[in-house]
Amino acid sequence: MRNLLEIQKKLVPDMMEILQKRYDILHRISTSGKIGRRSLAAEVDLTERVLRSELETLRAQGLLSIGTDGMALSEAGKRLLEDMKPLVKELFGLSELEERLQAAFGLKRVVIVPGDSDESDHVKWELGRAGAHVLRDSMSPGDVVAVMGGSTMFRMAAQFSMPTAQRDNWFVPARGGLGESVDYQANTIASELAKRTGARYRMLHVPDHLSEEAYQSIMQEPGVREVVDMIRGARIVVHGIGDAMTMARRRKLVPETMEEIRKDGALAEAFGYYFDRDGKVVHRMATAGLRLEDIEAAGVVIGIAGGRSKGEAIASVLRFGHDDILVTDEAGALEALRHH
Amino acid sequence: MRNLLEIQKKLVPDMMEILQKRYDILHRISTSGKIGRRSLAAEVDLTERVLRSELETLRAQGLLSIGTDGMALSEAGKRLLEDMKPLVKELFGLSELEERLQAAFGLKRVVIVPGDSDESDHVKWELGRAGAHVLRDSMSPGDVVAVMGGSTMFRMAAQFSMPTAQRDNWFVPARGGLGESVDYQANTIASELAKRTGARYRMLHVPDHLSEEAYQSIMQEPGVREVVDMIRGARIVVHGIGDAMTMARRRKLVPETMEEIRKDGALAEAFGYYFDRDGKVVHRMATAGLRLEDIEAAGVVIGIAGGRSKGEAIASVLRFGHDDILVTDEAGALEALRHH
DNA sequence: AACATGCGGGACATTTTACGTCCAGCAATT
DNA sequence: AATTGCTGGACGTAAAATGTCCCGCATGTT
Repeated sequence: MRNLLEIQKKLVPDMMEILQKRYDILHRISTSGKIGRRSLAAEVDLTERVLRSELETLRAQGLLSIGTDGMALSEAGKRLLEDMKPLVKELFGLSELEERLQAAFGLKRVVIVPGDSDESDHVKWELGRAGAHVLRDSMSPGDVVAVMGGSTMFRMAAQFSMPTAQRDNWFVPARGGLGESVDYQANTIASELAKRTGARYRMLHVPDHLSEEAYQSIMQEPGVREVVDMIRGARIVVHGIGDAMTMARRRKLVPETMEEIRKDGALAEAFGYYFDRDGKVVHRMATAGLRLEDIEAAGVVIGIAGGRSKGEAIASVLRFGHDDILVTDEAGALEALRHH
Repeated sequence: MRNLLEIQKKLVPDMMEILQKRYDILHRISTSGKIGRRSLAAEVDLTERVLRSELETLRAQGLLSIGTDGMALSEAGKRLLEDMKPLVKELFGLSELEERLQAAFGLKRVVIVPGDSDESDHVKWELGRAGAHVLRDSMSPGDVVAVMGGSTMFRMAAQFSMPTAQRDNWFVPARGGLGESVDYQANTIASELAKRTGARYRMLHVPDHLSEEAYQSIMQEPGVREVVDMIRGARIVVHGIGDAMTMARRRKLVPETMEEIRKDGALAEAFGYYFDRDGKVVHRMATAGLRLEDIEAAGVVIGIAGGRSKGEAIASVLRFGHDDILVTDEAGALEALRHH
C-alpha cells in the first residue's frame, strides 16, 4: 500500500471496475472503428442503456466523437488510449490473471489480491478481507454457511461485515475440534462470523478425528445429530487450503497414517481431506463434519489461500474440481497456474 | 495527459471529488481522535446520512474502527493516511489554489484546469471544456444566457453539451459584431451553443461599436430592440478576459482612443469594457449589447480565461468585482494571485 | 428511385439506490 | 440514577439508473 493506485483502490473501491469498463469500451471502439451503440453493447456485454450512459460520460469528457453514422474515438480519445497502453498491465494485470485461473480450473469466479502472503502479513489480511467480501456477495437470506478453521479463515472472519444484519443466516463449523489454538477453530470462526453479522450459529462439540465406533455413538446424540445435519446441508462452504504434511502434523495423525498418505503423494489438504497432485483424494476418514459428498452437493464452495508456497496445493485442490470460487493472492495464483 | 492520475480523471471524472471527500473524512477523524458521527458530519460539512454511507464504505475497507463510543482510524487507516501525505499536494493542489482564489477575490466558485494555456493548445481546450461544464451546471430551465465572443468562448461552445435538451433556454450574443473571424463572433457562439443543446437563440445584427446617433436610430428597430432587451435581461453572462491593448487593436479602435485608454492604465478587457489594475473601468462606450449595469444585475457572471500571460488581466477584471465564477488554468490562477 | 438497415437520441415506466429523518439500545460519564 | 453521545436499524421519499420502445435520419442497396 504505497503508491497512488493502491491508495485509490482503498478509498474508492469501485473505481477499478469503472475504469476497466470504460477502458474496455474505448478499446473496443478503437479496434472496431466506426460502430453503433447496439452492436457495441453486444461486444462489451452491457445492456444498451447502460452502455449509453457510459458513452454519454465519455463523450462529455471529449473522448468520443459521435455522429449520425456511428461513433469513433476523438483525437483526445485516441491519445488517451495510447497513453494508457503502458499502464494497462499495471492496472488490469490481476484481472487477466483472474480470468486465466478461472478458465484453467473451470471456476465460477476468481479474486486475486496483489502481493504474496508468504512475504507480508499485510497481504494475508487483505486476502482475508477479499474472502470476506466474496462470502458476503455469495450469501442469500436463509443460507447455511459451513466454515473451516485455520489462520486464513480467522483473518477472513475478523474482517467480515454485512451491510444489514441477517438474522436468518446460519454459520456452522464444517468440522469438529482440531486441538489447535482456539482462535483458529472452526467453531470459533463460525461464532465470530455470526456475531459480526447478527446471524445465528451452532457449534459442533466433537473432535474432528473419530474412530468408527466413537463416530457411531456420538452421532446418536440428538444435540450433535442436529448440528451435523445442518452442516451437511450447508449451501455455502468456505475453506482454506494447506500443505498436506503440515496439516497432517498439525492434526497429529499417527505416524503410520502420515507415512501412508505421503506414499500416496498427498500434497494438499482442504476440508479435512488430502489430495495428490491430480486432485485425487488419497486419504479419508470418518468425520462428524462435512463429507466429500456434502462438498459436491453444496451450492457454493469458496476456497481461500495465498502465498507462493501454497500455489501447488491450491492447484491440487482445484483439480479436485468442486470449488466454485477461489480467493488467492498474486503469488499463489501464478504458482497455481504453473502447476496446471 | 500522461500519468495515471490524469487518465483516471478523464475516465472517472467523479473520482477526485470522492477521493477528496473520503480523504477529508479520514483526515478529520485522524486529528479529532475518537469522534461521533454527528459532530464529524458538522466538521466535514456533510449531512449525517451521507457521511454515514461514506463511513460504511470506509469501514468496509478496513480503514475505520467503529465502536460504541465513537470512531477512530484503524491501523490500516492510519497507515493509509500516512502513505497519502506525500501525494496530497499532487492530488488536491489545484483545489487549494481554487479556494485561495475564491477567497482572494470573493468569488462564488473557481475552477482551475492544470497547465498553462500559453504553452499548450491542449490546455486551451481543457479550459473550454471546464467552462462548458461550469456553464451547464449554472443553467436552469428558462434561463437566458448572454455570451461574448473570442477564441476561448469558441472552444467552450464547441465542447458544450447538455444531458437533455432544454428547449426553453435562450442563448444570446452579449454584444454585436466585432469584425473578427466569424467563428469567434458572439453571434456564432450563441448559435453554436443553442444548436448543441436544442435550445433557442437570437442574433444581434449590429456592429459592436456605435456612434451615439447610430445607436439611437438602430434601437428603434423592433427586431433589434427585442433582442437587446433579452440580452440585457440575461440571467447568466459568460465572457472571456483579454489583454486591453490586444483587444483594442482587434477592435480597431481609433488611435486617439487607444492612446487615451493606455494613458488611463487600461490593462484588461472584458465584455467590451477596459479595466485598469484596480478593476476600475477606464473606458466605456455606447453599445447595443450588454452594459455594465446589466452585468451587475445578472444572476451569474462567468469569466473564462487562462494562461500566465493573462493572469494580470484576470486579476484586474476580478477586482471589478462582478464575476461570480472564474474558470482558468493553473498558470493563470497563480499569476492572478500574484497580482492580488 | 424506392427501400431497407443501422445509427443516435428522445421518451417513459420501473426498478434500484441514495437520502433525510427518527428512534431504540447501549456505554460512559456526570 | 440520570444524562449524554454513540452506533445502527427502520422507513418513507426523492433521485438516479435501467430496460424498453420508438422516431427521424443518414447511408448503402436493390
